Amino acid sequence: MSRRFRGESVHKVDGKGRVSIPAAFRRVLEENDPDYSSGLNPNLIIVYGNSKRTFLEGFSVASINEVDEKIAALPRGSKSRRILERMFSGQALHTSIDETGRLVLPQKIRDKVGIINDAIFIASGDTFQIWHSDTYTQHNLEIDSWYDQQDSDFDPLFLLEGEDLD
Amino acid sequence: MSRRFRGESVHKVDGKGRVSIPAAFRRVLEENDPDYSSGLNPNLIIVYGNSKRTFLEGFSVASINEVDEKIAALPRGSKSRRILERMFSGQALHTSIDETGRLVLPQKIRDKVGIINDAIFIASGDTFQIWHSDTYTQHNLEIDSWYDQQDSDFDPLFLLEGEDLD
DNA sequence: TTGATTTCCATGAATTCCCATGGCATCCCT
DNA sequence: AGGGATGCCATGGGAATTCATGGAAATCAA
Repeated sequence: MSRRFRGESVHKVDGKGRVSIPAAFRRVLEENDPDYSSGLNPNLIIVYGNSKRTFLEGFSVASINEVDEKIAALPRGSKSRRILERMFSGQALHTSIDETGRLVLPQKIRDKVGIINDAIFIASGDTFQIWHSDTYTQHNLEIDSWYDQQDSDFDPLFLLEGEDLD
Repeated sequence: MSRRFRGESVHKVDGKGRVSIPAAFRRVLEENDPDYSSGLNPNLIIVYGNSKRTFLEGFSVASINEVDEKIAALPRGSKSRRILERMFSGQALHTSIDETGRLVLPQKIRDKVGIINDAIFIASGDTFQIWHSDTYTQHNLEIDSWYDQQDSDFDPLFLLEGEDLD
């Protein structure tokens, strides 16, 4: 697996839906776009999914190809295949980053996840998520309160070793 | 050869966030970066974690890969996995050492752990920690007071044998 | 033609690059 | 053993470049 996304940061979204992508993420998108070459703009795929999703998920070309292949391996006409195809084909947007490092989120998509004046980008392995910052904070309350119950020197790496929580 | 960091030392942090990393640590990072070759700059990952963390944790590429793999093996959507992904993907930074042996700590990260004019690097197995020196001193006082509660002949190697402490 | 989208230009702030210096430790030559 | 010469190390400073963001002009679509 080539390089993963890392980090999180908040960026302004203007009236036209333009938003800068974290510079570090751009490097990853470039490395994982087979059509990319210096001077060009890397492609990426934004999956917005069904109405329940409260965030957008960004895929590099390489990553989405991997997903597409796995879907194609499922039995034609199976329910899981239909669901997945709908999500990754229909409810997704193939786009690219412009020369100033920005991405345009169409109104419809912004409305769907409640993005207004700013968006937070969070790395998550070989994809990244885009949230309205308030929604993201909200969503993390559970994890935050869980941390509050741990010793102050608790190291999450401990979770790698043992049994699951809850 | 050596996979583990050893020793501790203090280094100045300048206004741009530049800080030399102990030369001995550089050797370890080089040896554990599959992309490294003489003349290049080794990569490393700085994990800063949630708001409670008072120090940064530095990982070699090899070490972080190990962590990433273990995380990927956890059930998708499990609480452990979500906590770990947030920490090691979102609250982390992929960076590299420059040709003069320095690392750049962005303002946001310095603020988070209170690093101003200097930072102390402490080896810790196959990772190392970076603290604001005062915070570290403070933290050590607490550990010392824990030692004070043990018998004077308490041998830490005892910890290798048995159950965890509380 | 009118609102929406895409291009193009602009700018302050942050980050990276390039060059410089003094201090040690090591190597090596005579 | 003396005494450079060499080289890595920690640190600084300024120039050059990239980032994030804003706005106007040009183009599109219905």
